[in-house]
Amino acid sequence: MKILLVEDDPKISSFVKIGLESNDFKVEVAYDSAMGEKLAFSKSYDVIILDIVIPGISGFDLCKNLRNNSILTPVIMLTSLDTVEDKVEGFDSGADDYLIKPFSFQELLARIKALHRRDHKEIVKPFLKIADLEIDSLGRKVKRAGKPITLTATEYKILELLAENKDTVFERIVIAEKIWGFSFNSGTNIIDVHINSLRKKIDRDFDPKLIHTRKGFGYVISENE
Amino acid sequence: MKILLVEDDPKISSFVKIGLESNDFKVEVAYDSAMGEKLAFSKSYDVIILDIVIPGISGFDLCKNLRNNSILTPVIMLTSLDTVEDKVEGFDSGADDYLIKPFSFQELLARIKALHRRDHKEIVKPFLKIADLEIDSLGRKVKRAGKPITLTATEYKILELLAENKDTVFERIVIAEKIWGFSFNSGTNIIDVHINSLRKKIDRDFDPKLIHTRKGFGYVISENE
DNA sequence: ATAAATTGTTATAATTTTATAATTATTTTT
DNA sequence: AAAAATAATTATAAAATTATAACAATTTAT
Repeated sequence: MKILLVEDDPKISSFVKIGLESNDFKVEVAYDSAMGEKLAFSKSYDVIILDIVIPGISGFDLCKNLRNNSILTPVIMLTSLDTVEDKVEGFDSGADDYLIKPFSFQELLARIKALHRRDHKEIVKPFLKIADLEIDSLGRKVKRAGKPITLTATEYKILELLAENKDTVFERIVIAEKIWGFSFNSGTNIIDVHINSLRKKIDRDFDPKLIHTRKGFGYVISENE
Repeated sequence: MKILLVEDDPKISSFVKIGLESNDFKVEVAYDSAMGEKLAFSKSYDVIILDIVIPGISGFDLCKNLRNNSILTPVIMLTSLDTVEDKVEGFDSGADDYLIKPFSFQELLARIKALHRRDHKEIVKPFLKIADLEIDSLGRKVKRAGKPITLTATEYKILELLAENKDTVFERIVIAEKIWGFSFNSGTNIIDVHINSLRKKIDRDFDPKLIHTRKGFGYVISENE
């Protein structure tokens, strides 16, 4: 298990590093936020341990940056900031756990393991549900309001793509790439046509409408608006 | 979000229940381990909050039973047992978090949310926020003061460009390059016109004004001045 | 081999968005 | 204070985007 420790106090960092290594973890230490960010972006870790008060931007901001860039590695904040406000800010910035100095090494170890355990639990998501639309992605079956709906292969693929990423707008070119694998703007309106037939099947006779056009951008699936 | 709270002390359970419910959670309370187990096995919850010392088998054992029966719902232990050994035992029995009484409700709430977030592998959505203006760049949606605002594609693109670089002045020619891809000064006032319609939508009915003209230079988005 | 279903193309009408140009307002310079 | 420069606003014509239908081509099933 690989750990990134971002901590400027050498006493603490060596204490943690030695302790973790004797438990068969690999540990890399960054002494400021710049280095921590660089490592977190360039390598992959199982858990990141993050001090908040470090040279450079704060651990809060570093964590936010990671999350905004889709780096979802579990983060434990390890800090002497002990107010409830600090804790809440830590979680709000995307941390998964928050441990106050001084801390027991055994507790840190237990929390790292717990986080890692949950992170590696395969989440089986065989069913997608959006409002009363149900997609069984194993059986490739679709229901709306309990009624089975028959989709063609292309219709299904488009629906699944949009449904797996509900509330995310997909440009036509992106849909084309994902479904047909072409990455050029070919001037066809085939996506519009398939969306049209999808709508006839899953939206026309039901409410709320789920497929929405974002003029100038593309299409989204969303239960809102 | 549905919570199961296993707690025999009525003061604590009602305090937590009321608090969570006022945050739009659904809460069910079990007063002993038998009832807690029955509920956990028969229904599906997003998070389980578990006292350790309860009538019947201990919270440790209850948690182990759940895990052994493939019930992987995130569990927070909430207890007055505060030794490191207890904490380690809690994590070893399969808990995801461990909070000691007395606790701050805000911290409990933050920890529940963090657990749930990780359980659903949900990213903190990349939201741009400037004062009370929110930009959902995946959903291509914009709100100001909580109210949804409909923008055209061009308006949106300009807004996103400025918002991603708030406090940075953009010359018209730069905006034109980024949005339309032309790099010559074409004597058009099209940017002024789009800025004008943007302002009508996101600034006219709100304060503070966010789009500012830097005469002779261009436009900025900033919450100040 | 034939029929049926699916997929892709083209055409078109309705709608929305955009660019231009003209006018008014504001700021800066002389 | 007047003139010049810059920016804001509005109206309108042009362009684009989109929904839908009709049809041809292709694939799949019978």
